[in-house]
Amino acid sequence: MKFSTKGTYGLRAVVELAARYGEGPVSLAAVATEQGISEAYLEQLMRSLKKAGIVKTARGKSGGYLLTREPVRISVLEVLRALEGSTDVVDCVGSGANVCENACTCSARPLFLKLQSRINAVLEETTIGELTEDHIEQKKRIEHARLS
Amino acid sequence: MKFSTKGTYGLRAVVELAARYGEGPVSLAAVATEQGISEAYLEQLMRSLKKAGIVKTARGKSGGYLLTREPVRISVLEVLRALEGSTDVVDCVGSGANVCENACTCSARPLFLKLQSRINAVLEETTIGELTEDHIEQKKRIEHARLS
DNA sequence: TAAAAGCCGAGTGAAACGGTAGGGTTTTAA
DNA sequence: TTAAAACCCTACCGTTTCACTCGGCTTTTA
Repeated sequence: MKFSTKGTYGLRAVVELAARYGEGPVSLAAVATEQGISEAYLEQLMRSLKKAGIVKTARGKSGGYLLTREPVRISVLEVLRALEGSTDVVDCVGSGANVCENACTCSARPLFLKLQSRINAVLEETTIGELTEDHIEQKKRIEHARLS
Repeated sequence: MKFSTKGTYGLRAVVELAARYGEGPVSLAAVATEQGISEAYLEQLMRSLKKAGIVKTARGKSGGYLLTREPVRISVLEVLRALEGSTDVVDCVGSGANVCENACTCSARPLFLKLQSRINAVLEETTIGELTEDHIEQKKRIEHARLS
């Protein structure tokens, strides 16, 4: 019941891009350094994000990664799904397939259904834009505290 | 971000015991058969549940497992924690230790904190008693439908 | 035209998952 | 009193996932 580092790293990387939204492509190296993630590993995550239509790329010299949309129009759910495959706590709560044959008599399923809907609500209503604003504020506060 | 089968199996096993609460010890074999779980594997789960003070045992012939408390006084959170170790979505939201050194500047942490509190709320407020009642009702409905 | 960037597939050591095997010890019913 | 039913415990094991790394390729632009 843990998110893998893919989710956390990827989320942080997307926020990093969001913080520079509108300023042109950001290189992998820049994001990796800023977030303290291995470049080679981050590249894999970026590939997933690209496939999911969350980031796009500019190739060649002075190229890099960009968000495909405004940060407020990207939900956290979307990012996590791209990286983790799914955010379902058990397979049988997903829509459509994978519902096991005993679903209707499984005593734990009602709990999981309720839990999943609560989780999805939070992940869906939170946007990258929000996360980014909060993060910038937080950084400012720390800077202020350091100087005084 | 999945629960392992330990969580699901264990929850179902505890509900099974809850359904027979007050009727004396239930053998491992009975629970395993009813829930379609391997006996050897279920035993391991039962050990964890015993260590956590959720079930107790009666040894020897005609022995078996029993809940230590009324089903309504056992929360789902307690059961899942016993089996999965922790229900935290990332280590850094736990109380006390394991908060990574970059916690205060991590852009994803506020999200995880919020998510975790919602998850804990559901798992804490749901009891084995509730799950058991719902399950018994559900079984009755199916039986009725089958007969008509 | 060379250097900087992204693109891509394969490999790898460690850990967790989902069990199985095979031996205990304790209790009780016949 | 003794055999069988039940729980107790440790060890192992094949598979999958995790968290990376490596090395070579293509594209672009200063």
